Amino acid sequence: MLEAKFSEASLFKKIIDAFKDTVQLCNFNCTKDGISVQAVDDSRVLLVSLLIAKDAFDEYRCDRNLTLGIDLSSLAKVLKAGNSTDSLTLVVEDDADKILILFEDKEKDRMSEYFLKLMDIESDFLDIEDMEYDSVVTLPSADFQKIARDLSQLSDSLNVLVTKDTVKFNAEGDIGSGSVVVKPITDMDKPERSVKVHLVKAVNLTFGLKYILDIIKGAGLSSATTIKLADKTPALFEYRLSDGYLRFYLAPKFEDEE
Amino acid sequence: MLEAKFSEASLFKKIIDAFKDTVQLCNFNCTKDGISVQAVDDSRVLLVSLLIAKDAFDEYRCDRNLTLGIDLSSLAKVLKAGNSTDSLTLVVEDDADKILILFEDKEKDRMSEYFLKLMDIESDFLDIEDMEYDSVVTLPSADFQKIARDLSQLSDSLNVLVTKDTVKFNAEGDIGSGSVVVKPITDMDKPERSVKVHLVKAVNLTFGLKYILDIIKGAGLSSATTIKLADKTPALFEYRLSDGYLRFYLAPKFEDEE
DNA sequence: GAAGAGGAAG
DNA sequence: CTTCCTCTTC
Repeated sequence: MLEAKFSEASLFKKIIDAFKDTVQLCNFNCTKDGISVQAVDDSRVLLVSLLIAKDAFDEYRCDRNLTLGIDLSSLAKVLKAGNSTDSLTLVVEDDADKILILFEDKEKDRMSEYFLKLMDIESDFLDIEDMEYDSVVTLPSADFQKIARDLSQLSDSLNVLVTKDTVKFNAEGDIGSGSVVVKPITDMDKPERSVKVHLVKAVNLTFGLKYILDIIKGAGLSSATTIKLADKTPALFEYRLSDGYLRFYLAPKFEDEE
Repeated sequence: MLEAKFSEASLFKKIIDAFKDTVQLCNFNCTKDGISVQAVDDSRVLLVSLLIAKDAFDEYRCDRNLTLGIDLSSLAKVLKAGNSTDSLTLVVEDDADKILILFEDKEKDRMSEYFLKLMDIESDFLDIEDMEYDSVVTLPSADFQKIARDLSQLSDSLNVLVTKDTVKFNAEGDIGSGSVVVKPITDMDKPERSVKVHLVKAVNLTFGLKYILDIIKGAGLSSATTIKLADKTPALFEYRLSDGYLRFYLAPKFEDEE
């Protein structure tokens, strides 16, 4: 059986909210090491990869590997029911066709139980290989979120140009164009405000802002967003969790469709 | 060329937000003395007159007169992108068909550039003559804003009655009626809370609250609103800037349409 | 702490 | 498109 307890329901809620608009059905793979998800959006352009390692849980037990097919919109509805400070426990009995989601408040004087039906969901095996990227940018999640939202007012494509010590986000549209230049800074007092640019080779890529707007929904998960880029390769957008991550892989637009 | 720098982007943002719901397209007239706008709303009932004198800018240079046709909703989108403490510089090269809006943050480690297309906008010459008014009321902008909002719940007309030492705002509607009486006070400690009534002749005028609700969007520009009234004459609502003003001229309703 | 603006959801 | 909720600002 699986028994996985979050000390705060809000963490799991934020994680699910961060990608429930990207995929609606997906398999949660539970092993002794933790819970992971790999899924692609309908257009097969955006890939989500989630890992919640077992140390992220208050208590974690998984006797044997389980694949839990879950409808994320149903799950999100259930998670809305929990108070953010409640603890949340996921329980799946062996061979069960349902998952128990249990909220308990800290004083233990209130508790709520929800059962969700599990589904058989087909999913191709997604081969995500670790690779070397040409440049890696880390910036405050709130900043990246604002940049993407601002530029989405002008265009449906976002161009990202990383050169030595500079990241330039650019959008060209009918009413005009806009670009935001971000330079590395190290803020000792507020490390979460720091911007880092690690560059092996300059890159110049364009992405659909439609997908970027989905990706930035994860901004609440981590103070920093890391973007790893390489030419003609899906970019990796990562939110680090205390023990795990939420990653989005987004294929760039090709030049002739920009 | 034009080069006009605001030390704080928030000032220009507030100015544009204050009248972008009144007119959508308008010409910005740039001369060596500053930037001005005159425009009327679609119904030709409400007239806006803006002056930003050159001293309002941190730096100002305008070699020759320019008329910049701008879509205010596009401009507002761009201005949303700037952080309020960023500096904002407007740049238009001679014979350019676009305006550059440049935001720089105080630490100079972030900068964003937006280009907006300029448009050819027809506009009649608006002859606004200085005139003598029967009464002039000055009151805190936040107060006038609240009075108008509150009374707009009851009616779509606002009656303003100015008599010796009293201003009465009144609204009559189906669900009931309301009136707010304001008397002059001089608050030495907080001069911005003072109310002044200068009266040559009593006036009793009625305005469409629809327009008043647009006018009070300028409340953030100045702590005080000045209202100048005369019988059967467009009223003048003025927000003074440190070097300039935003004025609205609103024709009163005639008795048979009240 | 309250109110307005902006984003998200139905 | 409208309403609800959240976040930020005063």
